[in-house]
Amino acid sequence: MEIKTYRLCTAREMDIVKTFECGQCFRWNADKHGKYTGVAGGFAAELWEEDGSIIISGGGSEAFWREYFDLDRNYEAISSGFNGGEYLDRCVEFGRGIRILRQEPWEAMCSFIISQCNNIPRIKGIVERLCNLAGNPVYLGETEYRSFPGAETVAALSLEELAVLRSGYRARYILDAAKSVAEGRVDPERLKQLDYRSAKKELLAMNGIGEKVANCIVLFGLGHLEAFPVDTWIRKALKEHFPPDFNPDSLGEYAGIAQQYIFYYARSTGNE
DNA sequence: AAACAGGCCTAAA
DNA sequence: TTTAGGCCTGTT
Repeated sequence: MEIKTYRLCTAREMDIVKTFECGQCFRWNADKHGKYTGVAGGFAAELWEEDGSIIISGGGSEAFWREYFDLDRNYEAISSGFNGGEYLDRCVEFGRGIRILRQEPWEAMCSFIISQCNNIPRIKGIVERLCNLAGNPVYLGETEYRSFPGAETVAALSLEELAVLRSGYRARYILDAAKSVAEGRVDPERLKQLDYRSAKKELLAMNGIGEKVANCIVLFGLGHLEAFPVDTWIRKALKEHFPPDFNPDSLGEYAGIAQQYIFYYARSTGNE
């Protein structure tokens, strides 16, 4: 695979630590120097910050990565339009530089099914074992990584084979979802064409996908930025820092971005 | 040791 | 329509 190295954007446009550590993705990992490596769209890449710029080195086109990192959207302008009060302003300030990744629909579906009632280190472990089990090799120079396995590949596995993931009761949901996709009952790519409500409705009909997971899939996998997933952290933040009658929908078409700022801030400050 | 972790499903009111 | 209990596994 051809490796290209170039300046992707400014460090001000995207903070790679916040973007990769804010809990939206599970396949980007840093080495001890802060260089992140991950696989998306079948391409492996490394990203690091250097003199105020974000440098990327890997496969895939620049257009692909600009789309993946949502670089053609003005997060500053969007954030300044939020009307969520002083606490949200603090979250925005704290999370400045986060970008909502445009992850692949099937990967997002599978990953967020795994995420339910789970913690991030364990989610990452399960996803990594799934990729090692069923993904295809992807090379970056001499180093081998694994792509996220296609639904057809996962659907061909048995529950017994999936046991190595240690994903517990979620294995059945993973397999059900993979079969739904592989057999054409659900087409994750087609869901991208639907509006937020229609896409979510289809997802809610699937086994193992409820309100929260469906919202994560449409937000992180289908690019519907109005989705506002409410998990335990967000629920706690809403209760403690927003008016009792506050409705997240009032944040508008980019509510999902606000959600990620709140989630990141709540998780960063609530753990210590 | 008991409780909890980015929930969901089913059964029962 | 809302609520309780169960569910795999790992960590604290």
